Amino acid sequence: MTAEFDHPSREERAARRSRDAGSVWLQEESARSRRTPPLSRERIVAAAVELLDEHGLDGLTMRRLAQRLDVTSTALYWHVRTKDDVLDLAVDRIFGDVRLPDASGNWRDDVRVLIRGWREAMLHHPWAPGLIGRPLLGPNVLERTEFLQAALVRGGIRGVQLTVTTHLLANYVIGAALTEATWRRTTDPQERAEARRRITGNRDAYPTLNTSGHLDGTQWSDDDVFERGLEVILATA
Amino acid sequence: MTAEFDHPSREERAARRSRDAGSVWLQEESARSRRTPPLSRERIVAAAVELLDEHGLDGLTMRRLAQRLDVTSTALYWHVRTKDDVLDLAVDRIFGDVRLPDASGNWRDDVRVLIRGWREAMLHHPWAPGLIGRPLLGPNVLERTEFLQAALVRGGIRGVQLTVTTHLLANYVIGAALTEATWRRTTDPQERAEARRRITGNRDAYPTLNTSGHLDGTQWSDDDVFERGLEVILATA
DNA sequence: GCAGGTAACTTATCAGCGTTAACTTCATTG
DNA sequence: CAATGAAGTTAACGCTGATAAGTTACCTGC
Repeated sequence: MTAEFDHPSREERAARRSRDAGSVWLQEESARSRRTPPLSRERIVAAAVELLDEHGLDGLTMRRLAQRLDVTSTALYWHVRTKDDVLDLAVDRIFGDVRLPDASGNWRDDVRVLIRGWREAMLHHPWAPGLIGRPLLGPNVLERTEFLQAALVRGGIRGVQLTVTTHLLANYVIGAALTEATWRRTTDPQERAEARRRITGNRDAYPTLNTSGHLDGTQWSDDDVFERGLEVILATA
Repeated sequence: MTAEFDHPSREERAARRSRDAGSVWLQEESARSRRTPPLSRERIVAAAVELLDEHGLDGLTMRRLAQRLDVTSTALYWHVRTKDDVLDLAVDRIFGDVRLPDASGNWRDDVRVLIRGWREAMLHHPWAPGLIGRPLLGPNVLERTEFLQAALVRGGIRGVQLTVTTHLLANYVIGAALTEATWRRTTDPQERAEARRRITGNRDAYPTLNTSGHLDGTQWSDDDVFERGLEVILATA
């Protein structure tokens, strides 16, 4: 996971086009390569995200990925060291979609916007939270973490309190997205029903769970609950 | 590591089969069942946890698991439907180690003890947090969730606030354990150094991260930071 | 204008994976 | 004592991630 050598993506294809097209044969041959753009880390990651969105975590295999890019699976290994690298890149990729607001006057609002975006990005790609059990060190993640801490500093938070609040916010949103995405991914109604029955069928063992309304999601939306939790953290900060 | 894979102990089984009988005490049948206890869900899960502790998530395969139990891999499928089932059972298993305190007079203390135990269980088995991206519905998990909510109710928390606080506490501890276990699992010093360099080598891009002391874990221990975060939640509850 | 080098692929192949199907063994029971 | 069914085994299937070696196509230096 060390040296991150970007294979120098060359503009040789553009050069090829501008090259004098004397021979028809050569033109036809290069036409094939022109039709499909050259493989690149970016294209691989983009295709990986697509595949993950469509078929979930298990749906991503190097062969399927290659097939989608009209290439052999082994070709991928020229641009990427392992499949794990693809996953790491895919995770960082989706965090790139989290918009960084311009620092407003209200630092709390900045934090809210960021954390919400963070959560939404994960829920929009439900496979992502499950992949957070690997180091998050991509540029997009780091940039957003920097933004978060900067906003807190703007709010006058320093020292231990800064570390604690960052920790609290980041871990809360990660945990929340993880549990929520897990539940959302469970689409099979029979499985969902069985899950409920596990609790409701045991009224004696779980009296509080059964009366708290923790179960039926009709009472308060996930969004509301998350938002209120966020406010709890921001209130004491 | 792979050395223990070699001999399926065929002689042993052949010996067991030979029934030259004679004395009742030496009767083969009972000797066999006595020597190797029969396979069971419990034994499988226990062995799975061992394997996971020793070799991590990738180290658990059905074949290795079977080998440890002195059995063919396909035999496992008599007791268990899929490997995923084994993982689910393993996760719930380790949560069984979380001690449920007797309800003290101080409900906050009860919550503290539970949440700490929760976190410790996951950190003691660093593969566990990564598996939380699957439904948590085992009896041990449910029992502890019930305990948590009951303690909150004892504290006079009701309605939305109850859902919000449960949500907050559970997701915080999950997220915290996940990120912490991830970092702990990264034992390779070179990889850790590289991770640091990603930030310190980019002082301009990450000014706050570089000055906040968020990096060098020498300032405040993970335990301290977690504990303070927990107090923030409990303070407003 | 071509010789050689090298970036970017393909072909061939590997060991290992989860899982199914069909056969065997063996204690229990009618 | 035959039959049954639980608890295994052997064999095999289609995948998987990954490596090594062979093959183009293009760029550069002469």
